[in-house]
Amino acid sequence: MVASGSQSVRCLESRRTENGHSAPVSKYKHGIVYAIRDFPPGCGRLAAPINRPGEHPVNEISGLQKDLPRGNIANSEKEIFPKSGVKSCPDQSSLRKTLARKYYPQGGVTVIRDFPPFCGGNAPPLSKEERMKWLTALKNKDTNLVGIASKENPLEKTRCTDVIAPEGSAPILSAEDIQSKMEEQASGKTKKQGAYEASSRNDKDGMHHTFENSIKSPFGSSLNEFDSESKKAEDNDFQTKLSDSSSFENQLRENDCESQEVLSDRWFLPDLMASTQLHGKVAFNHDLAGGSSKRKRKKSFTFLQRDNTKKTSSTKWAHQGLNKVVVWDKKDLFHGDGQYTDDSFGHVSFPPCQTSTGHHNDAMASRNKVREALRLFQAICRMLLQEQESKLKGEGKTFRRVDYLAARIFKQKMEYVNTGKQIIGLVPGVEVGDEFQYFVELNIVGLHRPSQAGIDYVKQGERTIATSIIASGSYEDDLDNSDVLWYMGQGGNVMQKGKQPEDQKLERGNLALATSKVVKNPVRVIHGETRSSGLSEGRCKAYVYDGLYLVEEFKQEPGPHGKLVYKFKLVRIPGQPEIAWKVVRKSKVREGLCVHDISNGKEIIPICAINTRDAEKPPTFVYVPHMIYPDWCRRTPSKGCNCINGCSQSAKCSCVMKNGGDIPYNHNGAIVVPKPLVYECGPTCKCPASCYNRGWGVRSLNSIPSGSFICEYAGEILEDGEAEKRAGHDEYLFDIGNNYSDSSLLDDLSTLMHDVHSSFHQVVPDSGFTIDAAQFGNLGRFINHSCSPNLYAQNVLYDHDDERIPHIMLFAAENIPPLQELTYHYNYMVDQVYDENGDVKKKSYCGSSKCTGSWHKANDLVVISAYGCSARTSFSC
DNA sequence: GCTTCTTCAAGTCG
DNA sequence: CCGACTTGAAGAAG
Repeated sequence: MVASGSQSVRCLESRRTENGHSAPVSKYKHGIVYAIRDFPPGCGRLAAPINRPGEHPVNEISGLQKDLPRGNIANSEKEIFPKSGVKSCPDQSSLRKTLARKYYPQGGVTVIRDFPPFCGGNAPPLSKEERMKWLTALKNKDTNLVGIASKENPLEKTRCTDVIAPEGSAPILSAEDIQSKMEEQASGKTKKQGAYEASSRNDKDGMHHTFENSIKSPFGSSLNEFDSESKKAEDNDFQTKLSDSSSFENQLRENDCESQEVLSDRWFLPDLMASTQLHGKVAFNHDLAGGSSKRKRKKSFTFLQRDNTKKTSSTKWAHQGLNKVVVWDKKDLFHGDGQYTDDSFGHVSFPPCQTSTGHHNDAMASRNKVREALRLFQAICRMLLQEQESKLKGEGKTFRRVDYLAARIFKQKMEYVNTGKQIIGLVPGVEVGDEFQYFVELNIVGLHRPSQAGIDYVKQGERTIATSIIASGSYEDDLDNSDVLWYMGQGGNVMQKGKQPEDQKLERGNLALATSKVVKNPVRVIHGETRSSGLSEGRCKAYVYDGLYLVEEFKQEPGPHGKLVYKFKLVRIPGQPEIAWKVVRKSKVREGLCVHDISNGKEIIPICAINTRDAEKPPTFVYVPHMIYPDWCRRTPSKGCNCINGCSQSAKCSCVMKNGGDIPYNHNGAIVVPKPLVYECGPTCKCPASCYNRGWGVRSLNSIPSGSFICEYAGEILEDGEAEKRAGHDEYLFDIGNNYSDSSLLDDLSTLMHDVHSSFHQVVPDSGFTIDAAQFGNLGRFINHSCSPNLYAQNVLYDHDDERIPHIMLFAAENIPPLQELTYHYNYMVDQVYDENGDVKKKSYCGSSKCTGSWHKANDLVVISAYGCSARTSFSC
């Protein structure tokens, strides 16, 4: 998914671009901002053209662009950046295609106020009636189950009830068959042994069997009666009889009622009502009213109470964006007598709301643990990738799996999250919509253990139930419906093309899923999504956690190769937040469009503004995609490198040496680790535009991978003295200097990686300069603060060498799902923030457990979707 | 406890 | 871009 690679390079060459930049994100005075970027195929961080000084100013581009049909964006770029002697970029066409295909009808960047419909805070909470209606509808499909559960004594049932096939239905599995299957799991006997006996009885006794029979007849007693041929035949017969859920489920349930020790471990169930906040990372503190900072902080804001929101305990949680974790054990799910009642059924989805701070803190701690683990893992991956890019590729060696390598390092020296026995249901710290770059990340956070297999399961008492599945479309899963998933079972050599396909068997994951249908335990669903990045290099796949589902039914039918496959119908438990890419996919029309392009054509692709809340438009400011330097500012001219054939990690490149011997970016354009200052190649360098040490923006409609460049924080450069004067009136000041970075991440990296750089902990002295984006700014001015940010500010030099006034570039600190608010740490402490009277602003918290008490403003929501903005533009000062 | 098998990975290469 | 091929790891099964 990370855009880059050779095609990107060619694309870059053809455009003669220097430093591309993506998605500026702007800041509204009264809002939180969202920015989403796209990765045009083949362009990655190279997505947008750059104008060299003296070449094509951005405004020219924009002006030209403005008059062109949206679909001709790529063409326009070609015209703008003719390059003799360079073959035309093969990705121009793909870029055009992608733009046409993936972008919204408006064809550009969008600013949205409030959550998209049915998303995040707008996810419709279900009333109790609605919930019960849904559950009842689900339950009514299992009439046998309901009868057993609510009307009859399960113990009695297991002893005296014969299984009678419904009239006209396929032969159903005998009680012995099911019991055998279950006991096989528990006893370790071979599957076939159990099956043989069960089949044998089934054949002899027809459709009527008693559970008592199976108990009285232990396994293996009659095995010798069968020769291998009959065993084989009967095994097939057994499989056939397990081919649908109507038989399997009823039988399994009936026979299992004698002991409800199904789930001896804890189930983690989400407070689904509380999960309406999309991703719920930043809690909104209702106590925080608006107000402006006097110095060192941007933007005042006004809290607008959500309409019609009654502050029940659960909705309060929802507003705080917290996925409360409720721990249930079996006694909560089953009544004392083991009966599986309507009540307990309801509890699965709606545990009582508890708003104790203990739970809150636990949840936040878990969340931070997961995020920290993933960030660290991803940073290790990027460092390993950088290592391989510099060493192995040059020698023609093949790449090793950085994910495995990183996981090994990670596992040896750190602990995985949520280790121990498999968790059923909600995994602490993992939220719906979370994205993962590598399969092993699912293992690291305890979401899904297998390294390749799509179904994860755990033994619970005498049987095995499914805990999670990966639906990545490798099999013919039906992913169209957002709430219903038909998932194909495993096995049958469907994936192994070299082998002869055969019928799938009801074993392993398939059996676990079938059992989960009866047990009705929540099953986590993770979507493996292949992104059409059009790249020859770089990953274009991501895994998205979609939440909890219930297995509703399953069937066996011919698969694509003609052999029988199992198909499981999973239904999403309602009340969970919708994952963003589904919202994006569903959105056809953007309601509330109020500004077509807040950049006024100064970005390659327009940034439109949407406000679904009220009539307010974005505040007036002059959009500038680049920095504005005052007249007195004479920046040190950049001393470019002389790497005609491209820069490498060698002492020959002056730019690389300034970075401590490393190119700070991977070939896919992701920044490897935060640095005090990044020195990029710039206009005065002799290296080609394909040099990896040039900063180019990446964009994604779907998600932003960790390490991606987001945008520059552009504005006017001020001396601190001038900034002081403006403070109080100005909420868009950014102090240049030592930016906030996650020191714990760097500490952990130092511990884990051998060749850590001492520069990790270098401190950039206070430069004495400030960027003011109040009057002149770009999209970066819209990004809000969080104490648990998903972006970080990185000092970058590329067009001059004056270390006092580096560019402030924002990078993704973690995988960011679509529509998730982008935030970074403003790095202003509480005692630096003043109210209008000049008093130190009251200490407040953003809801993050890491909150340092800096001023947080967040309530009124604005979303900016920047589907491609300007590249990093050089400037003429 | 060891080996083998299975598995909706992830990379290169043609 | 697709599919074949290779390398690969974890857990279940044997």
